[in-house]
Amino acid sequence: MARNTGDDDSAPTQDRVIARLLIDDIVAWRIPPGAWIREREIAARFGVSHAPVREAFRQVANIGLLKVVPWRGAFVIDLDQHAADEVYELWKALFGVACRLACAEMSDRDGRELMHRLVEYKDVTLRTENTFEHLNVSNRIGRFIAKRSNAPLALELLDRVALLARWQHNVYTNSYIETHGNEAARRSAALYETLCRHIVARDGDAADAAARALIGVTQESFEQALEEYKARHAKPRASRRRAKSA
Amino acid sequence: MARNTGDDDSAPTQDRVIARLLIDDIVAWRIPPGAWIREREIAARFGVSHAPVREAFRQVANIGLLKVVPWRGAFVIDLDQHAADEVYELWKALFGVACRLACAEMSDRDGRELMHRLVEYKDVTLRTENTFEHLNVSNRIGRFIAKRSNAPLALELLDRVALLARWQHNVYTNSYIETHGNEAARRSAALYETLCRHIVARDGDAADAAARALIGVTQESFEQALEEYKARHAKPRASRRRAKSA
DNA sequence: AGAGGCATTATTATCGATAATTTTATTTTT
DNA sequence: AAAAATAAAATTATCGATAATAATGCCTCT
Repeated sequence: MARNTGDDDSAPTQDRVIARLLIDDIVAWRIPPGAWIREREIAARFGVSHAPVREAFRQVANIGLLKVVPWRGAFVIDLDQHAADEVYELWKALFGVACRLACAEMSDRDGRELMHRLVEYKDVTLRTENTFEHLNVSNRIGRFIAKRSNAPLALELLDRVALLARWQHNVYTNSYIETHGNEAARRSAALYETLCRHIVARDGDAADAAARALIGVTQESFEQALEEYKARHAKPRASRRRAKSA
Repeated sequence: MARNTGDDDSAPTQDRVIARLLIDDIVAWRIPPGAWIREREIAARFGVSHAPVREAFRQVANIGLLKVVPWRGAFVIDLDQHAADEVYELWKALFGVACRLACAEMSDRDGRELMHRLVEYKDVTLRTENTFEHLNVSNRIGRFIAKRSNAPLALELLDRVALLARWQHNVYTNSYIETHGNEAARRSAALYETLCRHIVARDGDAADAAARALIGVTQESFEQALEEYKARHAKPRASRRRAKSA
């Protein structure tokens, strides 16, 4: 009968594998912003032809980390091309939409599971200072809401924007989680509780506002880290190495 | 020196031409939702090899009108895969972000141009009943704001969501513009004035709210048209044609 | 010496063919 | 006859090679 257009359970094709690895490389800054990537180079690195590499480039470009220019190839985007302001505003808005839709779409059973996860999250907040555990649990809550919002496009865009935010964060500083993560986690705890309660009460506007506030905490942490990064990198002035004469 | 990574001014490559034509075909419903498109078929239609067709498929998939499944090919998305609710909520949120950012990014000169366009828009509203002219002028204002918001990613996502909304609208009914367009245009006029005034006053929260209300008018028109569409298509039941016996 | 034109080189875009996979049709078994 | 196994056909994924295009270096001219 009709072909299976549903979820993809087969082994991933090479282009998808390469795309994933490229994304990781870019997000981890192993490939620097603005870099020009050649098809042959990547093809040689993975021992494949250039065709799957082309498709991988397209996929990474779709996410927004790469820019493909006709006849010129693929370039990692530059920092200022997606200003931090823009990314965080989009993140707030998209997470807000997901929470808003979750109010209407979530079953009562999902609501109970959400509150259960909230209790788990608060336990972790009280019990440990481990920032990464905080982030793990809170991310799980966010993704749970987004998935149960029954909004595949919103989820996709949300993942994209969150990835861009993570890339920016990694580029500017790798130490801000250790420095500010705990404080941010504590501030987030109360907001998460507010958000979850609004969702199970099916109050879309209030959930939207709480979602924005929650991302706002992350935004503030990032901006603070960015300031520190700038202050740290203000000194080294005499770093002009490249000699003019060959 | 450094390569030109700037805007693309060269002649478009074949894959982009094909992608554009495919998008038009899908949005205009010349290719129905859920349809399975073969590479060879499209390649033969445009007299090219399958390689640029593959790339075109990927580009259309990025916009969200096509879904590419490994080893199975490309399928036009189904109506319910992007529920109308989700699309309009995203549209509201993204246009809200664009307006919010425009408050901060717009120069005073841009603000004056915006108010000039608003006057033009109100003139058209008072003078003519031509719905398409209304839509043209109002769309110009929306795109002007989005462009001057200095937010390329928000603009891209906004275009995507607006395209999906247009596709849904075309699929469900082609007549709703004639039926409800004028009323919607009149209701929009006041909201556009509110929005523009908030933007030039650089009040991001208020501009966001006005933007949401503006898209909400379109949403209501669509939902009304959808109801009428359902009522019209409720009768024909005996349309099972495909015989089982060869 | 510097600017502009020309050939060279490097890279992407497209093509045609082959390999891998899925779907459909046929056969076999119960 | 129905279900499972198998074979055949259709389709996508990948490859290697060629065409088209852009960047680079060299040369000439002023």
